[in-house]
Amino acid sequence: MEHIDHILVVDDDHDIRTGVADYLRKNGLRASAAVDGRDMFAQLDTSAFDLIVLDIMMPGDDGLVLCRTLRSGKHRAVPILLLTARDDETDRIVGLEMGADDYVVKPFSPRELLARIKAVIRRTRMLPPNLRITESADTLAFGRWRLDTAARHLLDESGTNVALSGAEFRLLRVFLDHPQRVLSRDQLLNLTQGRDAELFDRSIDLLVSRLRSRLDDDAKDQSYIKTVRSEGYVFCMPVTVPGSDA
Amino acid sequence: MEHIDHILVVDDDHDIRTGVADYLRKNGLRASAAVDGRDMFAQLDTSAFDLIVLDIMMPGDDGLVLCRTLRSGKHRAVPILLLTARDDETDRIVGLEMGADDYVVKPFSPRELLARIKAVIRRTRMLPPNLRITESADTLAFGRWRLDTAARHLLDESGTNVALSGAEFRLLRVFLDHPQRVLSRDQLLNLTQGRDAELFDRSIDLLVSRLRSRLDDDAKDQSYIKTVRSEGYVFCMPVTVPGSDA
DNA sequence: AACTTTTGTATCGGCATGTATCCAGCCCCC
DNA sequence: GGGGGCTGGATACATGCCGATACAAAAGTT
Repeated sequence: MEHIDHILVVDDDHDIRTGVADYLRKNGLRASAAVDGRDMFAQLDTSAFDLIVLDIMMPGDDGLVLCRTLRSGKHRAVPILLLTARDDETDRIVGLEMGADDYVVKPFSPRELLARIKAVIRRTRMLPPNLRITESADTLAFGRWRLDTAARHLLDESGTNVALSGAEFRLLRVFLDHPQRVLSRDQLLNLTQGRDAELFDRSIDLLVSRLRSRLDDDAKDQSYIKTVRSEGYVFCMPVTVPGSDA
Repeated sequence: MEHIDHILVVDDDHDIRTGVADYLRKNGLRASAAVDGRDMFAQLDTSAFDLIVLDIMMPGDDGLVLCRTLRSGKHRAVPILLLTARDDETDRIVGLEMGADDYVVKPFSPRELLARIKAVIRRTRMLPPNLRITESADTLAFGRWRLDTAARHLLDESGTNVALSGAEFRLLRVFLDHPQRVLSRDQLLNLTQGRDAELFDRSIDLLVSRLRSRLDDDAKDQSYIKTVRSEGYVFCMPVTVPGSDA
């Protein structure tokens, strides 16, 4: 039995919502529709989706807020494609910072939307499965540690609990979500605190140092977090999801 | 020493090619130009690019063919922005299917092109690693060493860890990506730091010397990195990818 | 309000990186 | 074969980035 990709279209506008869903169905995909964030989360609880098409301009929680909520919750692996109203650069940039994977500018042609949906899905499938972050990853394993993202603490191999402060936890999760990648201080600040760096801002350095000491990661060794001079930091240890096959 | 994005403009039309490249340079980017696919691949071998602007309508291999070739070869990770001739939807869709990241319709305004270039670069940087396409293998073996590109360190045959500084790691990876080839100091600077050499710039010499000492590669012996007088350096040891058969 | 915990700022020292300098080896030409 | 000039190796040193510690400010707890 072949897997057919299942798309969730989230838009308050009835015509767009059903029009897009119909078009996707006519082109061999499964499609569902949701009118708002509440509806979306309800459906996410009962079905698995391969991609979410999310309109930015919506009453109530707009697409950007939903995007961030998705990315910080248990569905943070779902690819997200944003529909941006105008060709507004700030919206697109903010959207990408919130973790969207691509965007399409309204008005769009259905064919282009479909092509971009397929492109994003194709990219997600291109990597070996053990690198993929799966849907319900509530714990992430790396080295001799496991991070329990629900309880917000670290466990070592014997199950001993190491408490993390809020900032430490957020930083660690950012690293685990972007392993093997140099992250600049700007990006780290943005992703952990949602603010921009000021001149001579070295709070991230300190936070990294504190996280390192929690992980018993000596500066000499740096087997978890490596410093890349004048660029930022890399989390350089493979991250696995205990549930999925490795 | 900040990284400046380097764009390669591929177009057979001289005016567009140089015009676009000039405009990009005036706006703070580095830009190079190539007339066709052959030229493009030649430059990809010797310089690092952050994005390729690719015209679809070209004699010989057109942009779509080149796009697919790029995506299946060793430069599969480079972001690609297509220039489509008319407002031809088919071309655009096919382009996205071939793995392009975005497109601009001719005639275009330089400002829009620049904005899209920046957006695509920003997006690919922002993309979580499970959606990113990786450049090269995880570990590369040569002589009695293995380079772990994820952890950014060297391992000898007994598994002992040798730490590398950021610059040393980048240089070694460049050598391993271009073995058995003389690389000029210019190319090495380009590929490791993304910058051009200044007069009397000898930082590469020093870096090579430091890397040699890490590899226990005596200047007398030079079994790994050979000096080619007045031309550059060659990495002269076979490199294998442990995963694939040698 | 006093205390604890977390988070940011200031400061100092160490190290990575690049520049300057000196010197050795190679090449060329006579 | 022996200068002279050029190229590259080695050392020394300057600079700026980062780690660590100490301390101050802010936030949460009792």
